[in-house]
Amino acid sequence: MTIRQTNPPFMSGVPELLVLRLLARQEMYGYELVKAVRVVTSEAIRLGEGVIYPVLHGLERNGSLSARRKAVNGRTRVYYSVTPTGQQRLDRLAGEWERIKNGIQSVLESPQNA
Amino acid sequence: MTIRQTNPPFMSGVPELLVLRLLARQEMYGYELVKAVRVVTSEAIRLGEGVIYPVLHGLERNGSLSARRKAVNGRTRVYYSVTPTGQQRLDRLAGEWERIKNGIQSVLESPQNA
DNA sequence: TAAACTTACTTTGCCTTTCGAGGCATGTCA
DNA sequence: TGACATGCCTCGAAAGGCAAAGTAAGTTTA
Repeated sequence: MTIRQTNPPFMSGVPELLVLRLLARQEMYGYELVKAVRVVTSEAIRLGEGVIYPVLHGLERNGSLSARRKAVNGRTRVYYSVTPTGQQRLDRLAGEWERIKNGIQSVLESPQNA
Repeated sequence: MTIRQTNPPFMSGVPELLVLRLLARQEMYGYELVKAVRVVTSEAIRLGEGVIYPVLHGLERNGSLSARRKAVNGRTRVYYSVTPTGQQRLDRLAGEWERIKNGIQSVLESPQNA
């Protein structure tokens, strides 16, 4: 029984990139991130909690984020910030995005027929 | 039994966009498209046949592409070209891509801390 | 004060897209 | 003859992303 190994889809990991980038700017908690993504992208991108929280947990697990709990108004918030490892990951993802974006752009800008 | 309806992932449909855009430039066949994507994107994006062919079939099925078979060197090539319907779809996808891209860009350009 | 909404975190289960790999057939080059 | 390129097609799996719902506590409103 051999395990079939597939690469992740070439456009994936953008939510991760966005989360890392926002957290590099400023420490935030999950629910805040959900709203920040909508606001900063002018509603162009809306990531629900079903996306954000799993991403946060994954990034924390692999050492890209560190978390600290903080009680505010009787509620608990989990604030995340980017570790040095996370900064490396952010740099790498940003570079990949740049390549992909430029690739797509060069297709879109290719001269049209008609 | 209720059917759960999920939206497509927000970044999806890029292969479709690329295929439509390349075919709007010039009639092509599947195998040629596989290589064209790699070349035009300078290897940044590599879509295999397992991606390209299903996309072509889907686009043909919904009227975005028309196909004509042509025998060359004893082999059969299926050339695809973009229909008016396909042009509309291309315009729509290009617009969506623009919005998403700008959204991501505005996150990436947000001022950094540190 | 009850209803309704917001904040805040978490998880489940599904669906779609994408992916690698393989199969088939012909042609060319060494 | 073997290896490699052309050209088409499809299967099975993985992962990523998604809506929805559950929990719980605070706030607003009627």
